[in-house]
Amino acid sequence: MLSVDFVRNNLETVKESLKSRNSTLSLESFENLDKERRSAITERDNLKAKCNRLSEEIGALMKAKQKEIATPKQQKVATAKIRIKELEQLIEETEAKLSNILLTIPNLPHESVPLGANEHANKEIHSWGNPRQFDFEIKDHIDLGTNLGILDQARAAKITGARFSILRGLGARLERALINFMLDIHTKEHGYQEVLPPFIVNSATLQGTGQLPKFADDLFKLEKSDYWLIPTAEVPLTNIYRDEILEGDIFPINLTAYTPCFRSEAGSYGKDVRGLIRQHQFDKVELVKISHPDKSYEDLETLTKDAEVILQRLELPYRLILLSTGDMGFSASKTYDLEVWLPSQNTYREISSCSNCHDFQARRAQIRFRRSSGGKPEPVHTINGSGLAVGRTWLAILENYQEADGSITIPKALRPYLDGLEKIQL
RNA sequence: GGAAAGGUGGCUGAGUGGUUUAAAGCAACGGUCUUGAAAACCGUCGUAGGUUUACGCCUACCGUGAGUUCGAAUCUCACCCUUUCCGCCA
Repeated sequence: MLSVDFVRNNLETVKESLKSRNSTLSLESFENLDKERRSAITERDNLKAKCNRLSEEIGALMKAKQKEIATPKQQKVATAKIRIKELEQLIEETEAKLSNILLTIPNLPHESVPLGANEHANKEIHSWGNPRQFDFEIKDHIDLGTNLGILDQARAAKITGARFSILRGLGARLERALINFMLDIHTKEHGYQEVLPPFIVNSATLQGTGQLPKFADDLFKLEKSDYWLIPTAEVPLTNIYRDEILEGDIFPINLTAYTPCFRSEAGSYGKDVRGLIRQHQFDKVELVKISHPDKSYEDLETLTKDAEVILQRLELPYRLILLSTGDMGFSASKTYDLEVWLPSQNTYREISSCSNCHDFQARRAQIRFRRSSGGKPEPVHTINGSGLAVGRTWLAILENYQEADGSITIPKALRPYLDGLEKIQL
């Protein structure tokens, strides 16, 4: 969320930003609402001050047993209170409208972000590894997994529905190995604290990270409660410090968590319907940094490298993309995507998205710190990234490491997590 | 799910309708003193909004939301959370 002050004083900048992000939101009403709200507050506060003084006088008169002098003053208060009630209603209405506008304005892009309408304006920063040349007819991960008996989509559709899957035997084991592998590297080598957060959160939490109020359709909500399934561990991790003022020299705070993620994928019908690319439930190891504002763009670089290390250790070819203004998520000021090579699609596909949200989430979630002791609290910066999407890593391994006989070679780095297993085969 | 107790500033903790402008202590910060430090003493010491060129002034906030009253931390109602006990349960 941008601050009211900022929008008021930088209306043109914000309008430009909205345009660059393909937002149709209009700020026409903002100025008037803002003025209306402030004049109503001033009038109300003055009336309240008057009432407070009168009440004090009435109290003194009552004590002195001079009730007859107090009565007209009581009436004055009563009159003022009618107007106060009107004003409060007006304030409530204008504030609701204003906050609705503020909550739906996307974050301002950082100056290093390329301007562009869509993904075609994205910029490749570098690539790593070379896609393997196959001398046989390759299969995609669905055929590979199904044939090996480690992936069962038909039965998952039966027990739940479309976009769910069952991993069995070494398939399930591989998923678990990947989770442990990623968490071990991030905790032991990159200095993140491992966290196991709730997989269900309330709506204040989702508003803090920006999923609500705008993107309720992308989420699963539990009936008869204010509870929602998390779409990513970014949500509980970033909100750990919601409504807190952090003290001391503690930045950056590095957190990592494995969680399942639940997304309704509304509006993506017909996209990636086959396979594990787009599921309603998937596993992810998430990285979050709570950063000092002066260091957050450096921290984004570090976090992105931390995610890249996983792909490098697994020897999966990938490229690093800097997203353009038109392709970035709502809360981000700058985003790198990591895209892994998928032989069956003959292209790179997103496997991690690393964003600096600047003070956007911190302001919504009221996560603050003091630059100096006694100083005024100001918002921290928050950074998050996948390290990595486990399901997509799983399928990338199947496709990149497949052999002519349909077996899968296990990447060397992962073998210690599978009791030294070298191959998944029939 | 049932019963009971509780929720007050960074922390501890007083406060049952009217100088409470939320006491006091701790912690923190500034100063005096000191060669330096500690102690002692003095001062500062919450958040948000509004207003002002500025010093400042005003308003709100004692778990959340409504209500009673001229006036609410204090009284009423609903809800949330914490702790303990009971029930159920992995």
